[in-house]
Amino acid sequence: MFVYTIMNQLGMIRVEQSFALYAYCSVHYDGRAKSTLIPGNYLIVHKNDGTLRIDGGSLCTPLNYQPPGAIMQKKNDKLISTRKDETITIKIEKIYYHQELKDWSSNKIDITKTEDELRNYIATHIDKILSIKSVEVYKEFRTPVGSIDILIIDEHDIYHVIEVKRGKASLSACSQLERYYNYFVSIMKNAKGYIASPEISKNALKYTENNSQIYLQVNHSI
Amino acid sequence: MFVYTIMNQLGMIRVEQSFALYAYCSVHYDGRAKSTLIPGNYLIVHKNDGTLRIDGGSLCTPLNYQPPGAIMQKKNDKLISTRKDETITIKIEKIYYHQELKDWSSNKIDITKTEDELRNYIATHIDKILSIKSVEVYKEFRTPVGSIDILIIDEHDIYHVIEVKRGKASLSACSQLERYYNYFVSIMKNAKGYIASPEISKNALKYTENNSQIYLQVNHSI
DNA sequence: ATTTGCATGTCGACT
DNA sequence: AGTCGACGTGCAAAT
Repeated sequence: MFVYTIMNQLGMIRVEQSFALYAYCSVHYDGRAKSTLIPGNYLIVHKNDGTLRIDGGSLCTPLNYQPPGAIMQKKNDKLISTRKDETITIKIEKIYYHQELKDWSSNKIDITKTEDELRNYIATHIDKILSIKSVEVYKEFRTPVGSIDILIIDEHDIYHVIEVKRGKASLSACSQLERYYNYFVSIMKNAKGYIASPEISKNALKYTENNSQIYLQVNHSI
Repeated sequence: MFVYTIMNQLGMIRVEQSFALYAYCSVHYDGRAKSTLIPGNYLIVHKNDGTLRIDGGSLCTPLNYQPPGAIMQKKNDKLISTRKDETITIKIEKIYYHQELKDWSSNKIDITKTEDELRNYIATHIDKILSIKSVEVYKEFRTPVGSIDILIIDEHDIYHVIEVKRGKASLSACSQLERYYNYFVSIMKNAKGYIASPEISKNALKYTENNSQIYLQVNHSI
């Protein structure tokens, strides 16, 4: 049923093929955390890059998983997947079906309306959004405290720091901006901090008001 | 092949069953973002809570997905999943196999070594970690700027704010702590900020040093 | 190898 | 419904 490729001294058989397996089984995981999953009917999907997912009958997130690079081996009724210090052991009690997934495509999706696009739009049209005369415009400006989405230096040498969010901005966006802003203050620059997003949470908006940050409402569809 | 349950006026057939489908198909998504996936062999998994995943032959993350609550309908060779303003359309050109997943279990994993455990440990043993006399100890202390992992008020009315991370702490943890810390300063309290984690990034450690934050190295296995 | 931040993040908890 | 933060986050890009 499985395609076995290599067998080692301990009776462990390397499993490299991609497959989907629907089985009554239990799962143990140990690594960064440690978990157990009581016996039940689960869907096990293995990809030939090492990826492993064990899915239950609800939720989008797998119950257990292993990212690319994991090594899968089979020993008797157990599937064991190992990657660095992380191990998943699946004890299989009953197989309902097992299907090899041949010629599985590895294309990527082509996506738009990302934060990157919004950032580019803002950087390009900044003179329409802020009433300043920009002298220098940077995207992804790196500092020791992280990478600033958009940095603009104007004619008066004021550093305009813009943190862009593709969706609703929240308190963490304000903190992030604060960190960048404080960096310029610490190196004796005049600075102004902005959050630019289509929406902002109530608490975040209040935070901007209490901390001299400026909220810029912007849309993807401009 | 599919189990059809309801048919509406537009020739759309509701699909409620859980299934795994391996097919040559293309995918379009529109909603928060917008994406297309060129034709290829992909694994489509649908759960009866509405969850939909379209997986490629590599990576753990699905190429496209829909969380619980989505409604799936079939129209001719198309599967259409809708949830709020998000729609996925799968155009199926060739089915390699289709398998219904009956009696799929919805158990949850039992997990340990989470941040919650680490936080509880620290809160319980705080007198061994900080040389202070704690008068009040709070977990998940809510403020207008977010929820503080651990807050301790000592005999001198100093507010000790601890941000706990289960893994390696990074600059964002420092910003988060700064936000909580500043809140107490703004309401005229004496405060001290701590990051407690097993590890911390180099830049984050430097940040703590430059911003009067204190790093506490703690382990899960204590 | 380390660090940082995005993500259609997802998910759970709490207001 | 809105907000917040954890997550075994995964993942890519940059240093």
